[in-house]
Amino acid sequence: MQKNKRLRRKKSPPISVIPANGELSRSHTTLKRIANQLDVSMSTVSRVLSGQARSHRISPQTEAAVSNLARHFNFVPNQLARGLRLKKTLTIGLVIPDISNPFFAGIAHQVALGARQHGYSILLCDSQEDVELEIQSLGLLRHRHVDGLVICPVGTSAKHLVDLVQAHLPIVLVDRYFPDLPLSYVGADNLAGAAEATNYLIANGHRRIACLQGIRGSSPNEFRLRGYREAFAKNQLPEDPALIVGDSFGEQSGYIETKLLLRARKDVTAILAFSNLIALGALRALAEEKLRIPDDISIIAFDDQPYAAHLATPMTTVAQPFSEMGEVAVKLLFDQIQSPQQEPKGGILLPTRLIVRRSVKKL
Amino acid sequence: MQKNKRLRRKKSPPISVIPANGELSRSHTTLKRIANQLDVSMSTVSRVLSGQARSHRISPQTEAAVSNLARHFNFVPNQLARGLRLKKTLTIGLVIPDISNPFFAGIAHQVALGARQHGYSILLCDSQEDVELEIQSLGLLRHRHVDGLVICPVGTSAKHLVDLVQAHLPIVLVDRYFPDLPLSYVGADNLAGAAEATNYLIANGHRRIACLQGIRGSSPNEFRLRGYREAFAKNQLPEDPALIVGDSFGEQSGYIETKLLLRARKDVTAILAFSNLIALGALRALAEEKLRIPDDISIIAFDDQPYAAHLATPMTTVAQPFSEMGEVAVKLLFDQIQSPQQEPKGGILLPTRLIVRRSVKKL
DNA sequence: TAGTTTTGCGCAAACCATTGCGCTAAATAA
DNA sequence: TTATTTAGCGCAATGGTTTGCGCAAAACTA
Repeated sequence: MQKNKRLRRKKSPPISVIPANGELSRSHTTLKRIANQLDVSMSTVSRVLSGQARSHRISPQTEAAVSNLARHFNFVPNQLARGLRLKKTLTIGLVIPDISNPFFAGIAHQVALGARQHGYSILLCDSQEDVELEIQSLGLLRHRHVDGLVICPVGTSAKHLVDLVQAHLPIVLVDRYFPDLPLSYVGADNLAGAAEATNYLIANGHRRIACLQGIRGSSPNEFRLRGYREAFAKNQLPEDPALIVGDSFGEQSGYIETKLLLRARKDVTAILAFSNLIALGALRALAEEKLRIPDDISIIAFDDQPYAAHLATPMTTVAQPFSEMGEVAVKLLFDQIQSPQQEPKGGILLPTRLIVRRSVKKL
Repeated sequence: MQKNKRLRRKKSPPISVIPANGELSRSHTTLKRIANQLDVSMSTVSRVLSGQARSHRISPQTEAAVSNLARHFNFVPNQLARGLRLKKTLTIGLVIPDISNPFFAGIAHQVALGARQHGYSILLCDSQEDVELEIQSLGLLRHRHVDGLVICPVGTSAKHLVDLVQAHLPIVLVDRYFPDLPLSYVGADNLAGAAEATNYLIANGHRRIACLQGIRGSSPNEFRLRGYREAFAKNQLPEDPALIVGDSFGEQSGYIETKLLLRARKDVTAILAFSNLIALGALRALAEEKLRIPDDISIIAFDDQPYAAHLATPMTTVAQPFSEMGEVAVKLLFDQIQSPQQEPKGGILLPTRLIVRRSVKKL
């Protein structure tokens, strides 16, 4: 082949030596094909197409010929080969506990937009709220050589993140985080949000406020719990540990815990639900028990969703800025990708917003 | 290097010739590193690790040594190199109009699960309901050499899908499809669903039923519209074209069209909304106009969501089996991936389910 | 004419795993 | 002892792109 090229170059092209190759084959176009077609080296093609024609003193004719043919073939370099050579895949990994949860979906949406703007693609992993799957996903993403990771971690431990950090892989944690690891993080100010909601309930005369938790030990849960407690402390009120129940962010948990609670403690006057799904579960339980909101019991839920205003009783919520969270996550990640040696910026807490509707009664 | 190996092999190992390499380097482990360490060829390592030790008559000792060291290094082959060589990336592309829409998020969730079970990863593209972005996404996925595609297409034309089909890339269309292309497809039986809902309204005495459409020309919209019309025809009732309005599946559209409609046509007694977001918009408009459901106006919406039962008036909905749609999509795709020459199975329509709650009044 | 600079581009390695073909040495058969 | 088999594994090409180094020819200088 190399000889053929030389021959064709020095002497005049005899009968076409490379018949099939010369054709407008509909199979995949490669650098090599263009190079052969034009009788230049692959390096030249590569350089022209990456805009390095000038700095490598490639003649305008050659440059034009190459870029024309490339355009004609609609050539785009094979991203696998490129990634292999460059050690850069223009891909980020996105690990999410449950993409069908609108909160996470909102974050994912924003991350997808941001990634596209930077010319990156995203590899999506749904960890199903399972640490094992999360670990597996991270391994997978690593071996696919992603350039960075956006993770909404599920576990209460960060052991499996340590290698990644040591491998200097850019990482941003979203929603949940681990204080002992020096990682970039963006989340909502859960402590302030929960405190504001609890204060609001207390200001409305509520004292026996049930707290429907999510996953214990997860940072959003712990901070919300602290906010709840601090509100009691600040108002010099005693808290009742028996009213703090639940251990999942799902709808089932909200339903079951509410059922149990209503049976044990008829004196509860308000509920603080740590997620929108928990709140939905609680609503189902309350409906079954024929309790009306807010007349019989008041409720505030984390996560504002489009439907919140249209519920039987429009729901007072603690809105988390999930779009901004996604945006900031992307920003933090590309900060790291673009200047690798820099230390991560640490955590960013975005303010929550208490949206008052009609699910809280003044006692 | 090659010489060193030979030397070390024939004679006894002198002073370690490859000091840094021999170390438990924390940088990335490769086939080569393992091969060097053990003084075997890369082929041997590759064969052992891909379970071909027996068929290549590799001695049990060698096999054990290789797999031990591989385990020790926690070796996983570089997926980029693998993909390049094998022309198979174990990756599928997922193109979705809006991942923050719970309907699509539900599909994505299921696709993600299915893909993982098959050992595949997914590259997610959010096309933002924009044909241009969809085209761009497809190009991108193609150059990343995905092994298959799951697409919820946005446009009313399928031009940009033709090359992909000709390239014999396995494709499954979800939710929307194009009759003129021989592609696998899974969706809801929109015609029957809309007809059932409309019939239900008619049976309850409604005659002037507004139809809040989504994107015109998209297949779900057209089939729902046909269902709506056929219901009128079957009941030998005249339909009123002025009551068919809207052109987007979003909340805004539902709000605006409802506002306009209420102004123009006070005689409308029921609304059929072609998506949950449209319905939410309609609810907002109705609330502003102080119209009560179902006393002043009845409504049925496509898409059943967890909150539907807890709305001010629990909403009667046409439930689409989005989980099953995702599952079937994955199945159809892997059918194609695993037996490529086979013709696609064509379309599969899953039945919808009318969930009767209390948003329709008997006139 | 000989020497120097500039122009214009090519060679081949590197990235990493996979695989068809084939080689060597030991074991067995004749 | 020679011929044949077989166990055990290696060589080198393949896939596509990028890039450091360097070469050959043309242009220019002396």
